[in-house]
Amino acid sequence: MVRAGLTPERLARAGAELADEVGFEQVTVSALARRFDVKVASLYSHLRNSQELKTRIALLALEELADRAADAVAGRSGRDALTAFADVYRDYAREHPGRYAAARQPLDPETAAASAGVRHAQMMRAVLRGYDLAEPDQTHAVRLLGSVFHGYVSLELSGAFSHSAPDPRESWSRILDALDTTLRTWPAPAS
Amino acid sequence: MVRAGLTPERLARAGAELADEVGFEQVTVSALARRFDVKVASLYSHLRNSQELKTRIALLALEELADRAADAVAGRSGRDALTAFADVYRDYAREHPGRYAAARQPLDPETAAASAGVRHAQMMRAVLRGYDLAEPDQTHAVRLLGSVFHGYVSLELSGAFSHSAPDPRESWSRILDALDTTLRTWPAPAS
DNA sequence: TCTGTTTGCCTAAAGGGTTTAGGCATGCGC
DNA sequence: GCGCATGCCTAAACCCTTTAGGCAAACAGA
Repeated sequence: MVRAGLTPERLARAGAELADEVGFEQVTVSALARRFDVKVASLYSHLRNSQELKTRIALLALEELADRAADAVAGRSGRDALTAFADVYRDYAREHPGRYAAARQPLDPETAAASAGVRHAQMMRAVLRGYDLAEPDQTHAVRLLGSVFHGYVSLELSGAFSHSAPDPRESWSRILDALDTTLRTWPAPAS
Repeated sequence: MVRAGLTPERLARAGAELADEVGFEQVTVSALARRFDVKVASLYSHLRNSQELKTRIALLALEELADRAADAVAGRSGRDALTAFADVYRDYAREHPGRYAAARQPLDPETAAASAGVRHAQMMRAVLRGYDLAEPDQTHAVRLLGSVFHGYVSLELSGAFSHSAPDPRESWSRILDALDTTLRTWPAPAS
C-alpha cells in the first residue's frame, strides 16, 4: 500500500490535463482517482467536493493564461499589444481547450477576487492605455474586448467556423483590425 | 394508472421550462420524469437518451430565438436593424437563460444544418445588407457580430459585469454604436 | 530504536442519474 | 367485444458523489 502522494495541487494539475484530453465537462473525481490508481474516496481527503476540483482547475488555468498574457503585452503598445493579448487567448484556448473551458467557469465572488482574474482585467486596461479612452468609455471598451475574445474563441472552439471559408485566422486578424480602428476612434453615443 | 400523454415535443417544452428554472446543466431525464410524475424509464420510450433531450431543447430555443429575430429585423435596416437584432439575443438570454444556454449547445453537423441555426445566419447577413460589405468581409463581419453578441451575453449572464459600474445596458448600447461605426467604415487589412 | 500520533488511503454504504430488458394494462382499430 | 399496439411500469446494472469509519504507513520525540 504505497502512498500515492496526493495533494490538492497535484490533483488540480492532473485534472487540467484530463480536461484537455476529454473535455472539462467530463472531469470527474472518479476519473481522476482512476488516473492516480487510487480509490475515489481517497480524493475526498484533499478536496471538499467535486466543485472544489473544478474551481482549482479554473484558478490554475486563469494563472497560466494571465502569465502568458503578461509576457505577451510586456514591451508592446497599441495595436501590437492588442493583437498579442488577443492571440494569447485564442492560442491558449486552442492548445488547452479543457483548461480554457475551466477558466470560463463562474466563480463565487470571493474566489474570483482572489484569482488571477483581476490580473486579466488590469492587463486589459493596460492594453487600452495605448488608446486614450476616459471612463466610462474605458470600461465599455474592456467589456467589448472581453466579449469579442471570449465570443470568438468559444464559437471557434465549438466548431461554428469549422466548415466554412474563409480561414478563421483571417477573420480573427480582420476583427482585430476592426477593433483597433474602433478603439482609436471610439464613437460618441449615437442618439 | 392514467397515461401521462408524453411526447418528445412535450418533453422538450417541459425541459425548456425546467432549464430556465434550474439551469440547462441541471436538466436531467430524472428531473423531467419527476415533473410529469412518471417513472424515469418511461421517458426512454420517447427519447433515445438524455442527449436527445438536450438537443431537442436546443432546437426549440433556436427556433424561438429565430422567430423573435425575424420579427425584430422585419422592416428595419442599418443601425436600427442591428440593435433590434442584438437586443433580441440579449433579451432572450435574460428572459430564458436556460433556453439560451441550450441554444449554445454544440450540435452535430446534420442536426445543425436542419436547425433554425441557418435562419440565424441568414438574418445576420440580412442585417449586414445595410452596410454594403463584399465577401469575404461580410463573413468576417458575421463572425464579429456573432462573437460580440454571444460573448457579451454570456459574460453578462455569468455575472461578469454584475458588480461594477457602469450599467451593463449602457455598455451594450455603446458597444452597438461602436459596431455600427465599424461596419459602416470596415477597415482594410492593417499590414 | 522504539513508541505514539498523525496522516493517507482503504472498505463500505447510501443516494442519485442513465440506460436496457421485459411485463402488463390501457385504449384504439376492427 | 376482441385483439393488438402502445405507454408506462418494475427490476436491475452501471457510474458518479459523498460520508463514515478503519488500518497502516510515515513521522516526531525520547
